[in-house]
Amino acid sequence: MDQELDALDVRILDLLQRDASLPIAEIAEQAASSRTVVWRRIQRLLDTGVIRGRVAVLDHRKVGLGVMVISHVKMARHGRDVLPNFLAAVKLFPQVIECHTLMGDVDFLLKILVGSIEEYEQFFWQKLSKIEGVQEISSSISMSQTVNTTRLPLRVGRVKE
Amino acid sequence: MDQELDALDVRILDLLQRDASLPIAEIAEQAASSRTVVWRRIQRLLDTGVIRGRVAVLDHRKVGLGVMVISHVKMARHGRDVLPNFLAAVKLFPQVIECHTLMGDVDFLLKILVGSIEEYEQFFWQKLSKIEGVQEISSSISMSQTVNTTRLPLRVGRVKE
DNA sequence: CTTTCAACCGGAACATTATTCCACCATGCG
DNA sequence: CGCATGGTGGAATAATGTTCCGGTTGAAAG
Repeated sequence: MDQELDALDVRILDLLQRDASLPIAEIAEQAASSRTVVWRRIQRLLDTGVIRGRVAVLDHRKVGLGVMVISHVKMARHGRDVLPNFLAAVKLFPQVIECHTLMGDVDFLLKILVGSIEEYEQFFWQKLSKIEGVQEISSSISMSQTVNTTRLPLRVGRVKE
Repeated sequence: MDQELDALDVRILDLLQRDASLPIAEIAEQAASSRTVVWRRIQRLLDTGVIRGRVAVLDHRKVGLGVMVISHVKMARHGRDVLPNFLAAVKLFPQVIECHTLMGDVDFLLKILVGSIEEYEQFFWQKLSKIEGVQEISSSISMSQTVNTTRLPLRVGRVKE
């Protein structure tokens, strides 16, 4: 399903990344195209997986999850399945919003969301640090998240895999 | 606008966080309520800012942004406006998807999305490292993002600020 | 240069969904 | 009790999404 994104695709994606509830008619207008064409493009972008979904983005403070923690995890000497094991364990914790496998001296970077420091402490001792193979965890509180967007910087002519 | 989220709110938010294109009728059914009530709840959640928006989430690989870099930035001894200055500069780079101000020995953590290593190198030398006051940047490539969700772990009874 | 074909386009018809309206019911209070 | 208040959900209406179809374009073949 190799396919380039043309200018119209990019225009549509740009708008949908900002507000997925925009009526197709309005997107069509702003992108200088017609309802039908825009509708078909969106379908194609959904089918090919370029658009992974349309979701509601919440304010984490307003739902009582005011504390964001960034944790760097270093594993003990890598036994064969210590790493996959860690990933599987982490996947089961809903507090973990993101988990990156990094190159370098840290193995994993986690983004964690909890209601309070106490709650994090609990999570840290009872869950995170108990995963097998974890050697060292260094946690930092994110004091402010100045930039936080789901909006990707698009350009025309890039390939969809 | 202090207000607790009740069980119905949480149920609705849970569904909308997964798929914001769900028809209200279906949400109502799954949440054991009526169209009208669910509609009003959603409106309220939008008005109070609990729901920040509905957006399309894209697959960054399929739009040609296959390389994700996590950068830790340390600033030189903090002059009065070096930090705000950095934040303002970073906001202007669309490649920077997230920027956290951390406590501890690193000042900022950035999540950056580019098309290739070369592109990052360019970005690094020509943009990031040129911001005033930057002392040290350590960049790691995110080899895989095992967990990546916009879905917050909700519980009943938390307060909206 | 003409013909053919396939793919795309966009207006209009139709289907689905969101939004508003309203009559009804429960509850608290004089 | 009788009356306000706020919430409920069915039904009417408005808005939006989806399909249909005839027309147009552009490329390849004759």
